[in-house]
Amino acid sequence: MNIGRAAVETGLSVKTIRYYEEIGLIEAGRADNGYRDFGERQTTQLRMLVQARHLGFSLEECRQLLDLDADPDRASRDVRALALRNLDTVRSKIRQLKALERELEGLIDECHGDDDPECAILDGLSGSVSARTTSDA
Amino acid sequence: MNIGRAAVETGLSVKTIRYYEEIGLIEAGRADNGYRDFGERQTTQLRMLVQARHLGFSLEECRQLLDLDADPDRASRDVRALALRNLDTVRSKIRQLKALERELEGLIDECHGDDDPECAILDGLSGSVSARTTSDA
DNA sequence: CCTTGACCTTCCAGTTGCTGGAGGCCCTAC
DNA sequence: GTAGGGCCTCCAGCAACTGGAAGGTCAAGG
Repeated sequence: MNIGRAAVETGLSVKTIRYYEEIGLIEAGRADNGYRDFGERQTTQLRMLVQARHLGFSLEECRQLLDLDADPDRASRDVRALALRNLDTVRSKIRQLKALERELEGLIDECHGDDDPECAILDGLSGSVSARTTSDA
Repeated sequence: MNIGRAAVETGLSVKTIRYYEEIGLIEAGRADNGYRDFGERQTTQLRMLVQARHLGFSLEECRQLLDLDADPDRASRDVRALALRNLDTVRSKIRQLKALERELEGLIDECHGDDDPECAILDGLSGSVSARTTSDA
């Protein structure tokens, strides 16, 4: 099947698939006319990529996942370790974002949000007030 | 003060400060020798940038914040709105990441993580959904 | 048979927010 | 005067694509 069909089947864009091939994540055959040709195996790999990306794996991690998938002698331990590392990353991102959320909420709470130019958010950002309260608390 | 000093004062890198100037976020004067010159106002702006970036504002949003800060006729309402939009973004990122976290946890739970090549994570990624081959329906 | 339009190809540029390096000027100190 | 820093500009690159230009290919319709 050609790239357009593969795109529809997998939900990826044509551009993305070409990009994945370019960086060596997948390999596509070529038809006589130069068109890329995707078989069963390639579409499965593309679908795995979609899922793994959706789960937050980087392309580098995806590469490792595909390698493991292709290796009949793999240990599921290795796959699990990869997923755990990713989970760790996700969790630490969540923690960071929650900290941001709290800081933002704090500033927003203090701002009157009216016609007046006086603004606790700007004050906080310029370090006049909140730089202290956030750092030494 | 020259750029190196400004970097130390604000905690930004020299490169970053030059970049901020390049994209027009801040304006620096120039000394006779061509060196950038940063005054009180610039350092305050740089500090605001540090804080705002830390709080997850994009550079484009930072630009708006600086504009508002520079405008004596601003309404704090506008600053608040900007911050609220950012808070929304942060919250939706958190929601997304939590969904990822749950999905990942689910897959990881099902994977034995041993010497065996059979792996629920890979199965899950390839979409075969054979997670229930050994467990519940 | 030719044209039209969809599809495919490659290559280049841009996105965000920087970061690193090359090559070169400037300044201070010994 | 020369060694070392710091400063300057410009170019390249990171992730992970996305868009567009210029052109080849293919199937259908007139």
